[in-house]
Order: sequence, then C-alpha cells, then structure tokens
Amino acid sequence: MLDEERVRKEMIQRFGDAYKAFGLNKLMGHIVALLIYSPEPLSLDEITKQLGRSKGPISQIVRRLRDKKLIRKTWSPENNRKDYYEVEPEIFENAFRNNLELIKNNTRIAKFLNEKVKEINKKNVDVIQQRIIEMEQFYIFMEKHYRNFLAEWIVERQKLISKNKSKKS
Amino acid sequence: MLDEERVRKEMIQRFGDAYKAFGLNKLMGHIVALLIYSPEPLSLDEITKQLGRSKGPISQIVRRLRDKKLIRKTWSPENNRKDYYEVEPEIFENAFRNNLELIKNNTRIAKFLNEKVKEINKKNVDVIQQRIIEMEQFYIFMEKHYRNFLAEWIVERQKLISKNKSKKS
DNA sequence: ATAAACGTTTGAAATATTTCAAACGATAAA
DNA sequence: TTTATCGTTTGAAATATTTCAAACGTTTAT
Repeated sequence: MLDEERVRKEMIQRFGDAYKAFGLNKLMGHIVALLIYSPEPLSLDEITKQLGRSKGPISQIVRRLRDKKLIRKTWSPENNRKDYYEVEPEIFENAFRNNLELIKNNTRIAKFLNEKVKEINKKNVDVIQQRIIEMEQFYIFMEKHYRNFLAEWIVERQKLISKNKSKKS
Repeated sequence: MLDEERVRKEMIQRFGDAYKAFGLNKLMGHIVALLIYSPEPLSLDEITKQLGRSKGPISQIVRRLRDKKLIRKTWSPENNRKDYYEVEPEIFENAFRNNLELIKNNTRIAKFLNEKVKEINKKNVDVIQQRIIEMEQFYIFMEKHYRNFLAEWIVERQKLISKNKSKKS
C-alpha cells in the first residue's frame, strides 16, 4: 500500500517533467498521470485534492486537456451534478496528432520563407535558399511519415486490443 | 532592401515561436533563424548586436545550441581571435534526433510503470495495466518509426544535394 | 610584461508564468 | 423561491525564467 503510493507519486512527477519537456504545462502531465492511474473517473474536486492544488488552475488545465483531446468527461446516470473525467482511449495517438500540428507549422514557415527569399533575390542567396529548400523538404517528408505512422499504429492498436480481449474471455 | 529586412525579422520571430512551442528557449530560435539567414558565419558580437541582447544570454544559449548540435564553430585562418558560428548542415535532422530522446524517455517511463504495476498487483489493475501496456507499445512503435524516418531522410537528402550540385555546374 | 579583446560566469533586475483565494453565475436540490 | 453545490473567471501573490551589467579569467597583440 505504501509502495503503491510511491509509484503513483513518481508517475505524477515523471509525467509532469515529460509534459514540460514537450513545452506543455507541468500540471497537465500531473492530471493525465492521475487519470491514467485511476481505474475510475475522477471529479474536479478529487483531482484538486489529490494534487493539492486549488480549483482555479485545475479547472483551466482540464479544459485545455479536453481541447487537446487527451481527457474527456464521462456521463453517468447518477452524479449528474459533478463532472467526472477520464483519459481518452486514444490519448497517446491524440498527443501525437497535436505534435503533428507543430510540424505542419514548421512546413508553413519554410514555405513562406521560400516564397519570400525567391522574391527578394538577395545576393549570395544560393546558400540560404538551399537551406530553406532543405527545411521545406524535411518537414514535408516528416509530415508524410507522421501520417503513415498514425495509419500503421491504428492497425497495430487493433491487434493489441483484440489480443487482450481474447485473453479476458 | 526594406523588404529583406522585414522578412529577416519575421523569420526570427517565427523561429522563436516555433522553438518555444517545442519547449525550447525562444532566443534559441532567434539565433538559429539568424544563422540560417546569414550566408556568412557570425561572431558572438554580431549575433548580440543583431538581436539587441547582451552578451551573457547569447553566450549561454549558443553553448546549448552547440550541445544540441544545431550550430557549430567555424574555423578560418584569419580571425583566430573571435569565434564564428554557422548552422550545422544537418540541423533539422539533429533537431529531430533531440526529439527522439524525449520519445525514448517516454518509453522508459512506460517500461518503469509496467514493472511497478505488475509488482503491486493492485485490484482493478487490469484497466490501468492495459493503458500502460498500450503506452509502452505506442512509444516503442514510435521509436522504430523515428529511426526509420531518419534512415530514409538521409537517402532523400543525398538526392536533394546531388540534384543541386548538378544544377550549379 | 602590459594592455586589449574575447567569451564566460554570476548575482540582481525585469519579465513571464503559475497558483491561489475569493467572487461570480448557473444549475440542481430543498 | 431559497439555498447549496458546482465549475469558471479574475486580480493579486508566489514562483520560475529570462535578461542584463559588471566582474572575471584567458588568450593574443603590443
């Protein structure tokens, strides 16, 4: 029991650090960790209590997590007063999709620069232009691979799920 | 000429935002943008002047950029007093490699949790365990794709470079 | 040897972000 | 209709990060 508590805390800690490393709010990672580790959906108050924070930030971060499709509200006939939250079943996939948006932005930047640099026709432009062309190619290529990965993962995930189901029955 | 200045500024701006979105320092993006856009290597003082910052932070961020293999010192027979910097030819590839490290950390977290949760043998563990198993599988799969992407990109890049060379001659 | 030109380090100041407590509005229970 | 229970919003406080200016150590020119 003491051990379990330690693991839970370390998980919250590590998710916080990981989220931060990806440029996201630490608290987002904490909440996600909590929800992944909880077999039952949690209310705002429960999250608040378990993380020892006040309601304000929890409310805001929970909304952002919902916008990012990492967690969702659950519906249940009883408890129609409080909102309960759980992780999205496709949480990792969705986190990846969010990252894809950043990559797409990089492609956009490269394309914009390519246009502009061509227009300007700067002296010594060849070195710069070559860099920017490579940048554009790189991120276009990357986008393609990202999409590919997603498609393959969905197949892979189905296999995982069906394997697990057959184990249960 | 005025136009060129505008593009340069917008580039610096956008790279700053992009770097921040990836959880890195904004100034890192600014310096990288400056060096990409510069046909000649730049000294610390030139970077300092062009970005309107003081030497302290520039010196520190430049070191971090070197650690991350995004920029490098150039050597030249004259000017052996000052250090001059340019972007690494494989800057985008290397940025990607840095990101791969973050993914590897996620895999590590999942593996750690998998071990621990198995040990604890919590009641209702099946839901949680399933999530963590999926997390591990996801990031292992992702690592594989990342490596794959890198291998393919290197081939693709060679094609780009040789195409450009033949155009020049 | 001395002076000048660098890059780095470092505490303090400025800025940005996170967090809180309290007020608010909305909805459901009494 | 009134009261209680939520989730949200909001300005202020706490904290973390970025930035600066000055001091420092090192290397090169004089």
